[in-house]
Amino acid sequence: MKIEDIHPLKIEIDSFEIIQANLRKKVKLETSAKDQDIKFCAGVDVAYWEETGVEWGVCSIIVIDYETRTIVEKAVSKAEIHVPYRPGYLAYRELPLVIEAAKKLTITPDLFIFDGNGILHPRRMGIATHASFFLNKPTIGIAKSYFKIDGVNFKMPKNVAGSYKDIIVKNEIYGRALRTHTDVKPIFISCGNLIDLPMTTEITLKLINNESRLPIPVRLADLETKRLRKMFDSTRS
DNA sequence: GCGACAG
DNA sequence: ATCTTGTCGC
Repeated sequence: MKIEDIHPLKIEIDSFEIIQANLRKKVKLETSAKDQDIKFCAGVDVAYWEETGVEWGVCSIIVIDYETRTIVEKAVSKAEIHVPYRPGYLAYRELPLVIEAAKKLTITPDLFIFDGNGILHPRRMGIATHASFFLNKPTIGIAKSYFKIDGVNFKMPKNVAGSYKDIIVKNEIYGRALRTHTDVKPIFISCGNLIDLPMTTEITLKLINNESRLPIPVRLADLETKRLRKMFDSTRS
């Protein structure tokens, strides 16, 4: 699939929903990526700002060595944003920017971790899940706040690093409220695609350091994206 | 009209 | 997401 087929500027929102409904059938979580298969792991994030009435967005992808946790590559994309944010349609807004940055990578990551949900989503098609069909790689979704689905609320995990509570929708585990540090609010993890929930949980926890509740690649992408915004936004002090 | 609302 | 100061704590 090509980004041209889904670019928000070229399709309508209902076409987007149809595309997602078709992609959803192809999601594979059983044939999961394994920990030992991962050499390079990428974190993805997007930041926004406004300049003379125009909204801009910058996406950064940070690739690290899974074992040594050192940065091996960075990629960036920047563009005017004309699609408004709508809960449940984040991919419609930021996927084009993500794909553009991903195309610039010379290293092929074995896993992409997103700032946003995977199948923990009303249509089981959060940005991490949707993105995997362009990246053709396993993806994980990490949300900093809970996106409520079908009236299902999450339960607080015990206040111990590593503890979690499953988020169950229609008899299926969609994701987990995961505590990555004691005394720190949980994050909300879910499978994107091509990976199962136990491995998603294991990898997420393995990529946590004491600087953030978010896994290292996502944290680094978040820092980079804000640094770039400061650099590009001429109206910023 | 009111509430909900990933980023 | 972004707008924003100080402040409490390790």
